[in-house]
Order: sequence, then C-alpha cells, then structure tokens
Amino acid sequence: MEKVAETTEPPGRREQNKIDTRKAIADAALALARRDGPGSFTVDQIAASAGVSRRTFFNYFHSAEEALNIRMESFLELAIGIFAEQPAGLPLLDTMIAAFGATTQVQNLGTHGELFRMAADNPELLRAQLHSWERAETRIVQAVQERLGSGVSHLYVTALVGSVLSCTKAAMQDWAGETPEPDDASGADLEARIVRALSLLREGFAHPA
Amino acid sequence: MEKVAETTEPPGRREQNKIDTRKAIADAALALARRDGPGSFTVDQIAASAGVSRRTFFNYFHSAEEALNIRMESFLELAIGIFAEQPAGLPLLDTMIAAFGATTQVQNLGTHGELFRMAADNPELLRAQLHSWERAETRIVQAVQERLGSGVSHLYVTALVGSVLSCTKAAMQDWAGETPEPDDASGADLEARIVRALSLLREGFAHPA
DNA sequence: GCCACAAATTGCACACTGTGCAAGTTCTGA
DNA sequence: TCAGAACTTGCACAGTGTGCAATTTGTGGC
Repeated sequence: MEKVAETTEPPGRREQNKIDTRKAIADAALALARRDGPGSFTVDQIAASAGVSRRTFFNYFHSAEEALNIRMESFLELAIGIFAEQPAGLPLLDTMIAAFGATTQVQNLGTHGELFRMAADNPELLRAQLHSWERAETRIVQAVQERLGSGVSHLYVTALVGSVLSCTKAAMQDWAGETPEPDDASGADLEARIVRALSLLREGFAHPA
Repeated sequence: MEKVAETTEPPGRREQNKIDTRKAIADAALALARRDGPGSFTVDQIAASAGVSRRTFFNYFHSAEEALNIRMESFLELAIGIFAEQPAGLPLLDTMIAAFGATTQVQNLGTHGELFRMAADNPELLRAQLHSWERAETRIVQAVQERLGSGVSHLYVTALVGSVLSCTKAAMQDWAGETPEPDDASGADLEARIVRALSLLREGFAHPA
C-alpha cells in the first residue's frame, strides 16, 4: 500500500515541485505588478524574485503577462467545471446562469477584480485576458455542442456562448470598476451583477431596467 | 483658388505620402502572410518588401500583427460610422442589426474572412483581432451612452453591446469557416448570418431554430 | 526661386524577449 | 545503489521595440 487514492493524488516530489515553482513565479509576478505597475517589470525580475532562472521561467510561461493571467484562467476553468456538472435537462440559459453565478465563490476574488483593473492601462495584459476568454469560449462551445447534440446550428451555439461570456465579462468589469478595494467578501455583489446581465440577455435586452 | 474643398481634402504631399507608406506596409505584410503563413516572417522582411527602413515600420505600427490587422480595424470603423448615422428614435437592437448588416458592403470582404482564418493558427494575430473588437466595443458603448442619456445603467449598455459584437463575431467566424474561397460577392451570405445571429439575440436565444 | 522651418525617415545603440541546445542537477523505480 | 527519466540552467542567437541624433523631404513666407 504505497500509493493511496491514486485517482486524485499521485503528486510525488516532482509534481509538487512543479506546482510550487509555478505558484512561486505567479506570485512573484503579481507582487511586482502591484509594486511597479503591470507593464513595468521584466521577466528577469520575476525569475530572480521567484528564485529560478530566466530560462526556467519560460519553461512555465510564454510571457510575463501569462504569468499574471494564470488567475483569470483559473476562474474560467472553474466556470467550465461547474457548467459541466450541471444537470443536462434544464434550459441552457438557466444552466449558464447557475454556473457563472456560482463562480463567484472562487478563492481570492478580490485579486480577479484587481487584474481586471490592471488590464485597463496595460494593453499586453488586456490581450492576454481577452485570449483567455476566447479559449474558454471555444471549450464551452464544445461542451454545449455535446450536450445539445448535432441538431442545433453551429451559429446558434457560438452566438449564444459568446453572448453569455460577454455579459459575464461586462458584469465583472462593472463590479471591478465600482469595487476598488480588494474585498473578498463582495462576491454577492458580483453574483448579483452576473445574474442581472444574463437575465437581460434572456429577455433579449427588451427593457433597459 | 489653389485649394478646393478644404473640408475633406487638405492632403498635400506629406499626408499623401504617409497614406501611401502605410498602405505599402500593410500590403507587404498581407502578401508575406499569404506566402509564408501568418507568423513566419519578420518585421525586417515587411519593411524591406515595403521599401522602408525597419525603424519607419515601427513609426507606423507597433508590431507585425498590427500591420495585418489594420483591415479588421477598418471593418469595425465602418460599423461604428454606420451606427452613428442611424436615426436615434428606433429601438436599439434594430439599429444595431441595420448597422452591422450594412457593414458587409465593405471593400475586399474576402480578405476579412481570410484574416479570420489566419488567426485560427496564429495566437498573436488572434490577440490583435480580439483587441480590435475590444476597442470597438468601448467606442460603441460610448456612442450608445450618449444616445440613451444617463438614465440607463452602465451594465445594461456594456452587456448589450458586448453581446451584439459577440454575435457579429460569431456570424463572421461561421461565414469565414464555410466560405474558404476569397469570394467578394458572398456579402449576402455574411449579412444573412449577422441578421440571424442578432435576431436570435433579440429573442433571448429562446428557440434554437 | 530661395530659404528657414517643420515633419518624416533613417541608422544606431540598447535593453529585452523567446527558443533551441547541451550540460548539469534532481527525482524515481527497480 | 544506480541507471535513466525529468527538470533546471547557462549560453547563444535571432528578433522586437524604442529613444536619440543626424539626415532627408515637404511647406510656406518672402
């Protein structure tokens, strides 16, 4: 019985080291972004601050922005996971509302808002974030395709998923803009906004309430 | 009478040279992308091919991808212009449908589909395009805010505009994917898709027709 | 036409990015 | 304990993006 619960934890020293290194780099990048501003530091600084070589940094991330953006990725990862867990029978938009509303329970929610605000004056970071949303979109489109079968048009699915993500993004931006303090307890505020935006979508934006 | 119609044409040699140079660079970039593939050429090659120095290239564009992406920008520019011309009384979504449907009359429509397809296997180009859509979104949001006055919530406007652009993007992607030949006469196909996607949006995606 | 001024182009230097490769170090399993 | 796999690191190299100063080119007054 050397290995226990191999389904979820075969870490070993190697895996754990990689996880630690990855986290150390991401943390170093965030700390530098907070101190010097989003675009005002180099990869060398991140690497030195994380205690690894420049080359190792690039073994983990393609760019400084990607190291920052890993948190946004985890948020979208969570959204995709929750969506996949939802029962398949319900109307699609209700399922989406449930899934994206639940994402607000993610750890360190305040940091996500912070990164949103950072992207406002850092084009490279903004591009990285937009790219993250784009990749999430294609993954969700695939999941929805599988769920609905081949009877639904591709355009319907892509337009729907794109709109849902746009509304979620708008809700997060609105929330991040009006919640400058890194308050992790304001998840309810964000959830309310997401639900509101997606409800507007479900009603075809008929009333500008 | 040395100058005629100074309202729209004070070009002079200077202005015209800049326009020509800009166009020469963009054309050179597109030609190289067609020949070698989107990410397989350098700024030096573009500059040489356009007959300018490397430094001059960077006076016009921030990156190779931006030089490619200028056409997508012009498309979005056209959309914004048409939207601004629409009468202000109509329902917002109808105005949007009219505006984005009309954009398909842009010159060299086939090239736009081509660039969409290129972005599929070139992350940098994709990011540049996403960034273009993002900037267009904020501009349209501003225009809508002015049109509707301050009585409407910010979240409503951003969610609406984001959804409209997502649907338009989905329509273009669908069209570009199923129209591999650079056929400039297929504008009607694209327009039909855009109108269909936006109609779905207006109905809250109720029927997956 | 001439000339001073403004605007655009260019070469150069410099810091930084991103990647292949080979040598070194650390973990794994028998 | 040890061979081999996996990870890290230094190095080299091509490419990017930008400030600066020198040069060329268009503009407008005289």
